[in-house]
Amino acid sequence: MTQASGSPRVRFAPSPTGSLHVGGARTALYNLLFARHEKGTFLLRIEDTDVERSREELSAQILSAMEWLGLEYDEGPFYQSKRQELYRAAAEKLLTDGKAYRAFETPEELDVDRKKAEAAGRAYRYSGAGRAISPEESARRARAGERHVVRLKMPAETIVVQDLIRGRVEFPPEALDDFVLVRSDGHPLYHFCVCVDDTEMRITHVIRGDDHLANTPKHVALFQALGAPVPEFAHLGMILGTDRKKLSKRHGAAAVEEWRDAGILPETLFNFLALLGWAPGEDREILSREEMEREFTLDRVGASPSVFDPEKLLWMNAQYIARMPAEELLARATAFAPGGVPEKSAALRAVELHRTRARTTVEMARALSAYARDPEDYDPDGMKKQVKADTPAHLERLLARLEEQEDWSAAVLEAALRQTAESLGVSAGRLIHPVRLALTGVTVGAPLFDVVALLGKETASRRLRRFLEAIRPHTPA
RNA sequence: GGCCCCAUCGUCUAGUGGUUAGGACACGGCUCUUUCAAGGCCGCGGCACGGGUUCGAGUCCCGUUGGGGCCGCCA
Repeated sequence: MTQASGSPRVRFAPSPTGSLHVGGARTALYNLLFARHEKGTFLLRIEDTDVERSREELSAQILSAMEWLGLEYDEGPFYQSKRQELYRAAAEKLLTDGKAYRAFETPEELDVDRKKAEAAGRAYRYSGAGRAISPEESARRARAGERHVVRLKMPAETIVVQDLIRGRVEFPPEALDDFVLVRSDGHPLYHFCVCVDDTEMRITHVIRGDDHLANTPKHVALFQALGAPVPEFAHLGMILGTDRKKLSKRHGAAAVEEWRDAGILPETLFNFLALLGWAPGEDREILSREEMEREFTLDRVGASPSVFDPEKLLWMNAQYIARMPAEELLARATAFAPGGVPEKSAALRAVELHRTRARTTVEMARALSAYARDPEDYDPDGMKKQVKADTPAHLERLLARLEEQEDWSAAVLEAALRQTAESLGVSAGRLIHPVRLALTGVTVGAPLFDVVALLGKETASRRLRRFLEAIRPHTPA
C-alpha cells in the first residue's frame, strides 16, 4: 500500500546534534525543491528524542542556518520531544494488536549474546525470546514493575523497497531482527518516532540520505504494523570529502555556517548543493532558484555519491559575485569589513573595481577596507623588486606633478604619470609599480589609475608621502 | 563478518543500444594587459576489470575489484 495521489508532503528531519552539515542541507534542499516543483508541502521536524544528546540551542543553530540558506518550510518546526504522548499511545496499540511485544532481557544479557555471536563469526540477531511470553504474563510482569523494552515483531518475509532513485531493493528476512521501539525507561527510539510522525504528518515521500537505505525495511515493517500507508522513498547518494570518505568535521568546512563565515553567498551554496547529485541537463550550471524549482525532478537525481569540491564552490561564488548588483554586493561585504568601508559612492565604485577579483565577500570586504585605511606595511618582495635607488626621486617628481592636477580622473592621472615617466626617461612601469605598492601595500590589484582616482588627491598624496618616508632610509642617498 | 548501495576525465556531471563520449571546476599554453584577476581561444585528461546478451554496448545481465552505508535500550 502506498500513498494515494494528491499533494505531496515531504519533510526534513535533522537531529539537533550541532550545526547544519552540507549533507543535511542538500537533503533539505532536495525536499524543498521537490515540494515546490510538485506544489506540495515541506515540513521541518526536529528529531530530539535522545534526551541526553539534544539541546535546544543546537536546534536554534540549525534553524538559523536553514533560514540563511533560504530553506523555508511550510509547517513546523515540530519537536519530537514534545510528542511523547503520541509515541506512547502508538506503542500501546502495537502491543494490544500483537504487532509488538515486551522483552525483559537486560542490556548486559544482550551484550553477552552479541559477544558470543561475534566470537562465532555470526551476525548478531536478537533471540526473539520475548515473543514466547504470553500476553497475560507479559502484562503481569510489566505491572509488577519489571524493566522491559518493546520490540517490533518483524515479519518473516522479504521486504521490498521501491526506491524512486535506486529502483527495487530487496531485504531478506534473516537480515532483520525484532528491533527495539521503546527503551526500558519508557523513551521511544528513533525508528519508531520517525514512522509514527511520518504517519501522523501524512508524509508521502521520504527523501533522505543513502545511509538510511538499510533502515528502510524496518520502517516499512513498522508502517505496516501501524496500519499506515507506506510512503515513497528516495535515497540520495552521500556527500564525500576529497578523500572519498563521508564528509565530516574532519574535512573542515562541512558545516553551512563555516561557508557563510568564509564569505560564500547563500545563493551560491544553494545552487552548488543542488548540483551535487542533480543536473538539469543541457550543461547548465548557474541556475536561479525559480529555474531549480521549475525543473527539479527526482528522476534526474543520481544514485552515486559525490565529492564536495571547495574549488568549484569558490568558482561558482565568483560567478554570483560577478552578476550581483553593486549595491547588494556592498551590503553583503560590509558585514565582513573589519577596517570599515569608504563612503557609499566610493564604495560602490570600489565594488565594481574588485568584483572580478574577489571570490568571496570576505575578500571583497578586505579590498573595500583597503580604501578606508592606509596600508600598515608593504609587501617585502614587492619592495625588493620595485624600489630602486632612483625610485624616491622619481616619486617626488610624480607626486609634485600629480598634486598640480585639478581634474582627478583616471584618464588625466594616467596621462600625467606617463608624461612624467617620459620626461624622466624611464618606462611607465618604473613608476606604476612603486605607486601601487605605496597606495595599497601590495603589488597586485585593480587598475592603478582607477585606484588613484578612487582614493582622491588627499589620500593618495598622503600615502605616497608616507611611502617615501618608509623607503628613504633603505636607499643610498 | 552478514546484508545493502554505488562505479563516465583528478572533481561535479551530460549520456537512457549506433556519439569524433559533450559541458563545468582544477591544471597547462596563448591572448588581452601597468600588476593581479576576469574574459576569449587552444590543450591535457574518462566509460574500473572480466565475461556474457546483441549486427552493434558507457548504456542491458552476471561476476571480480574498489569505494561507501547499515547491522545499539544512538540518531
